[in-house]
Amino acid sequence: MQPETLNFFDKVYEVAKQIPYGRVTSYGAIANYLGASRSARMVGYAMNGSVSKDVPAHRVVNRKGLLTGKHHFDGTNLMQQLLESEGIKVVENQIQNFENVFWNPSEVL
DNA sequence: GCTGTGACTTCGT
DNA sequence: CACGAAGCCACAG
Repeated sequence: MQPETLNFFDKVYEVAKQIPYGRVTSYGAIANYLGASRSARMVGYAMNGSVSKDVPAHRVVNRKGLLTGKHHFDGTNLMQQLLESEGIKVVENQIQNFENVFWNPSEVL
């Protein structure tokens, strides 16, 4: 059995790519699904290559629904624009109705 | 091989 | 109830 550590990044991409339209998830949720609830930070770290993986990292936010990674997208309001483009209300980098748009990987996967 | 850092989470005051 | 600090795991240098 290969250590998940090697698949950790790949798994993060897999889950992130499976996020349905108009839905968002948290790093902890993905990490928890991968069995690495303690590595929530790594989830975002992996997202650094999300662009190369076609991963909608803009749909992934922290547990508070705050677009913490917005600064890593382009440095402006790109991430927020993308979320609003999907029907998600975002104010001050914070997702409104976060619980309403929250998507749990365990529910589908 | 060890140290540092990080798009987080959770406990504590 | 809100803010602050510590912890944890994994990758990069």
